[in-house]
Amino acid sequence: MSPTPDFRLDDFIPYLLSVAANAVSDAVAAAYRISHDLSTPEWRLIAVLAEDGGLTPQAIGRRTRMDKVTVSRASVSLLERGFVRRAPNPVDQRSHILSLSASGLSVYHEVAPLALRVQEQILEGFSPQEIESLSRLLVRAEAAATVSDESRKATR
Amino acid sequence: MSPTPDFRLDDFIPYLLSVAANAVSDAVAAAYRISHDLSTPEWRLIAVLAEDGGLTPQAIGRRTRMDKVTVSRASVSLLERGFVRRAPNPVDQRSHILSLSASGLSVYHEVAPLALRVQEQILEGFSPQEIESLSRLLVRAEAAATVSDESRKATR
DNA sequence: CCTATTTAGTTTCATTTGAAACCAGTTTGA
DNA sequence: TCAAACTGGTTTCAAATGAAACTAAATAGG
Repeated sequence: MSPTPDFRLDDFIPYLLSVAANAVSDAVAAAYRISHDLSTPEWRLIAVLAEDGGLTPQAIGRRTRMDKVTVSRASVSLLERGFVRRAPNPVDQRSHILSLSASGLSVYHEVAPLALRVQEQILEGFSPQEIESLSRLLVRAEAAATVSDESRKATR
Repeated sequence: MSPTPDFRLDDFIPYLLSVAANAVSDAVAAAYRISHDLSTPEWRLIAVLAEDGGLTPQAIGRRTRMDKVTVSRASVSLLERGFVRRAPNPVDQRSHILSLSASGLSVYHEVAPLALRVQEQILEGFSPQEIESLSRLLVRAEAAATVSDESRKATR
């Protein structure tokens, strides 16, 4: 009997996930970049502020799974371009509240349909049930991998 | 009517994919790293050589979806550690054939079960059909995203 | 209170990544 | 047959990423 009876790279979920995520990400990131020169973190930040209103950097990080360094840099860049404003956080002076400016909101309204269109294009051959199923499986996989990994390093 | 009726970050497949892939990748990469200080590209290279035998860097790149720069670096690192050997490529002097050494093969036999175990741990709550379904959906998404994106840049 | 510890966010630094330039060998076609 | 164009692989450079150090404010415990 072989010592590793059943390892096949092509069936290895972490590999398939990584390859699929990269391909999809490249395609969709091109849309943000071309339309408003936004990076993925910048786009996530805009999207989450549009959905949830003003948030602290910390809350943004929790919500979008982004590192605090990534959030910090994305917000600086959006601040400089006037897409985002910051207001003091009354309950904590170390922090602040980020929110979309009018131009930030209009960027959101321009880019969101674009992002959806790229997604649709990629998922063209997928039935609604398949899309639903993919979403749920991804969320579960993420949750499972996160708990399995959080032993290794402190909570973000 | 709202200008962007249905964009929700939490339902955006590229976002879910990216987050899930990162979480899973972090967990599984820790296994390679701890056991033999292998990076993900290095592990992919070992795995594919174990499965397919000697290959040129180009073939490895096609097979594993890795950039030629990434393949080059991974092979240098594995060469230095004696896990991989290179032989001249009789049909093309610019190229060469990479293959696993005995110690490279034994690394494979050690790490493969480990990788499988991490995968199992993550997919613990998944039924076989769910795993199968996830695999197929990921492969299809990757394929769709790749064609949708290849217009933008030349073939690798 | 007031010091010690913790926490939010930024900055700095090292690592990873891939695009572009590069080198050497191969193919094309005049 | 030999120059031009092309291709496989490496090197160099710039951008992205995140860990660790840092700063300033908040909280805990005496």
